[in-house]
Amino acid sequence: MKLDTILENKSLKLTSARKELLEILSVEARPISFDDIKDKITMDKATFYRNISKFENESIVKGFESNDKKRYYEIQNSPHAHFICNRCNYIECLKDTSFLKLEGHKVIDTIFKGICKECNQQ
Amino acid sequence: MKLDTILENKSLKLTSARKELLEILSVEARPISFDDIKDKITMDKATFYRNISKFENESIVKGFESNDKKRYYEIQNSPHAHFICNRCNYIECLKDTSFLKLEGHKVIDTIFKGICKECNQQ
DNA sequence: TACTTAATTGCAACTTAGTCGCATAAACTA
DNA sequence: TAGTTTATGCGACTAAGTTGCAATTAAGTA
Repeated sequence: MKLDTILENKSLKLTSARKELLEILSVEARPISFDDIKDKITMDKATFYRNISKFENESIVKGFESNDKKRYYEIQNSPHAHFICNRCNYIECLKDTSFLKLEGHKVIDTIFKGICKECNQQ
Repeated sequence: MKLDTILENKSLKLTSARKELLEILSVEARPISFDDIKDKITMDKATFYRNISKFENESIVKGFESNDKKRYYEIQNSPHAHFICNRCNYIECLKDTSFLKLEGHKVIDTIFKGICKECNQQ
């Protein structure tokens, strides 16, 4: 995974904050909020949000709101849908969502909400 | 549509604020945020949120987050999915979503995000 | 390598959706 | 209609996210 390749031609400088962010996002490989990683990172929250926002504009990262009033971000590798549990708030990545189509709409993201397997068994 | 029937057996008193809220929710018949109706209603925002929250617990109302950091609420008549436009933020109600099933999950709500027909044509 | 400039950062102050505590008021019950 | 419980309004608060600004840093150029 080449950071400078990701950022090249995007008119985004390769700063240490951006390296750190992209590193975390690609290691996690699942949606994270600022709150999830604020203890691991050294950058200010303003820097986090400004960079995440640029990454979103450049389609490097995709973000969406969860149930907990927080926004979650994820590296945009293979597009996939998400399942958010209303009880435990865990966000699960779903593969194979090619069956999700809607006439007349350009669907970019699909979010299912409900009760996950684990919570359902309790 | 009988308000007292809706609230009966829920240990919720039929107050004027609740009448007002249920009235608006059933007239609109589409998702609304506090911001959408704050000028039409006489109740305080604390009252709005407290009642909406109770309605959610009693499955009278269903809520979800949109793109704009606001939570939207809707009377829970016939369950249906939603499409949120990333550009204009309009929330469209979708019928016929019987094709939406997921193994091992109890799906309660489905949200599609993308670009709506109107924005796509511009 | 030093110089220049535009982009980026940290900080603090701000914004705003939503929550909470408390005193008052309105529903329900006997 | 008196008494109990629940709901309401108000103001203060919380927390996610944003913004302005001065200081810093990346990256191109000589």
